[in-house]
Amino acid sequence: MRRDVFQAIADPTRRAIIGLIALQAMTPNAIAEHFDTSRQAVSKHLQILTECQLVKQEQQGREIYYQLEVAKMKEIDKWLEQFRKIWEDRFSELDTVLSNLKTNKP
Amino acid sequence: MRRDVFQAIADPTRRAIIGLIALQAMTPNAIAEHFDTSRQAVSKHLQILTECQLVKQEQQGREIYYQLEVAKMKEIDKWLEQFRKIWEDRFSELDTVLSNLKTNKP
DNA sequence: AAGATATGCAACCATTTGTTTGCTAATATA
DNA sequence: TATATTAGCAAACAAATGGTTGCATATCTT
Repeated sequence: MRRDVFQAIADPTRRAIIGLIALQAMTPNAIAEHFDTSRQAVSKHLQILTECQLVKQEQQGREIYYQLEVAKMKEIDKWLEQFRKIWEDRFSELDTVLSNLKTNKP
Repeated sequence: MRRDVFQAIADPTRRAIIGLIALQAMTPNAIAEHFDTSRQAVSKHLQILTECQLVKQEQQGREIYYQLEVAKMKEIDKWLEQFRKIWEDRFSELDTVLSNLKTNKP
């Protein structure tokens, strides 16, 4: 079963969960209360996030606190890196050059 | 139908296509030759990429050249921004502080 | 004009996804 | 100890996804 970081952040609910627990660890119940989904649904999302190591658990009594493994988010950043080179600095100039060429053509 | 940038980059083939046409516009056929999928499959991916404006077309005779709309990739970068604040600089220190507190507790 | 090529579109199908429901295990509280 | 709470797990299911096949359209080449 395909399960990587990109697949993990594809779901909007999952992105919301990520944003939620980024700064503060939370239990599945607490997370579920922030959305209009069931605890089980959140639990499954957490399971997926765990599988691709975007989240780490910490048992505390009968409660399990989930916290974001922020470092893993770097993988996305790393992939984005190659395009950042394009859109930053030189690209905007190149783009205007190209569109100038285009508009001056007819 | 849910269709955003995050959903678009979830598929590995789609990410490969994005990487392929990032620097040079290509036709569906040319793209398909780089993978072991059919032209129609690639075409569907391009359709999805077009829907979320990650890709722009340019007809040239009977050929259609697809090029990456690099600017759109910034959306991902923008979302990542909030976490970058966490993982950069201060976080690593905060993390060690927290785990120190934890291990010294019992 | 006729055939080849490039592409899009629609229908169909197997697989995956997200969710709910029901159950069990473990921990806390009375 | 008995009951309530927290949470994982499995089964079931509708919806979405990725792919294939077949066909229509437009453009190029001869």
